[in-house]
Amino acid sequence: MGAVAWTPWRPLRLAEDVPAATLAEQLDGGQAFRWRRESDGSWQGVFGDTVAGVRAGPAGLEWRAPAGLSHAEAALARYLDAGGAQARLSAELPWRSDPVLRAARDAFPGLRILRQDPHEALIGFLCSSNKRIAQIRVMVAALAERLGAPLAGGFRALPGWAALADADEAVLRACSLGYRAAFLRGTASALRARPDWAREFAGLTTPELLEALCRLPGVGPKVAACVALFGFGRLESFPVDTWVVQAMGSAYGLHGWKPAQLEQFGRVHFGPAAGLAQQYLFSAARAGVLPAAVTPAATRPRPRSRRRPRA
DNA sequence: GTCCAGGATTCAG
DNA sequence: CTGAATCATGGA
Repeated sequence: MGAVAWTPWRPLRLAEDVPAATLAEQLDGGQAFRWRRESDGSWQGVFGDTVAGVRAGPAGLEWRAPAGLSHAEAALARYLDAGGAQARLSAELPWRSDPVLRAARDAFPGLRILRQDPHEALIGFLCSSNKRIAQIRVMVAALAERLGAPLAGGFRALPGWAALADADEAVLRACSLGYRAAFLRGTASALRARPDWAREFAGLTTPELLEALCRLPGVGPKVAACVALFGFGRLESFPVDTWVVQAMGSAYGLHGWKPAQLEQFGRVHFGPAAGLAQQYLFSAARAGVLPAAVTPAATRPRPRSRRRPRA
């Protein structure tokens, strides 16, 4: 894909400034898996059926697209929350009273939850279990390259459920999916007959959505929380992965807490934008800039109250 | 060689 | 219900 005719770089107006380090974390920090940094420091990637380039210029964020893609600017504006809805939610997080969240938020100012397509988020996080971000990118790129429909500039979209369900075993194996290939096929088989699945799921409450997602093969609590957060814009969803377990243990002193307990703690402590808080903590933990707990190991999970079955 | 990765599933107790 | 074993693959 060497000869792509790009539009000139143009300013991308967002509600708040996004430093280059935050842009990199946002595009390559484990939310989406289809962005690549070019040798000149700019980013190019695919989301939905949109191909675009983004960079942090001296005068702010800039974008470009393959010539002729007229919808790219609007798609980018939505993808990056140009309207600023998350800026207000971020301001309302309890960072004033929570030094850990404050440090994480200061480390990546302007970090936002990407507003991804549900299909893209589900494929990405079906590949994510027990894998590192760099390797998830390889898997998703291979799926697009081998099974996706061509887009502008030699890029490819992600394959639909039918293409995934019908894919040769050898093709999937060549994508380095490992045992996740069965997850992908199973979910593809379940959803290929429901072309409107994303809109149906979007009509559910968040608890219902998480439950519906967990019924899909290869989707457990953590993957469901990620798909709800990144694919369905449920900002209150609080995914708990190994990094968050580590961060909540070391920075909040919540040693020994199980993921489900940490998830509830996160939702209660951080509120309606808990998922955004989670992303700050996740990024800060990976960057190694989270402060340690003031009282290490002081807190133990209280025993879960036994829930009585109701008639 | 060992350990771990933005976990889920299956099975034993 | 909870906890442990198992699952492919690649990089450190």
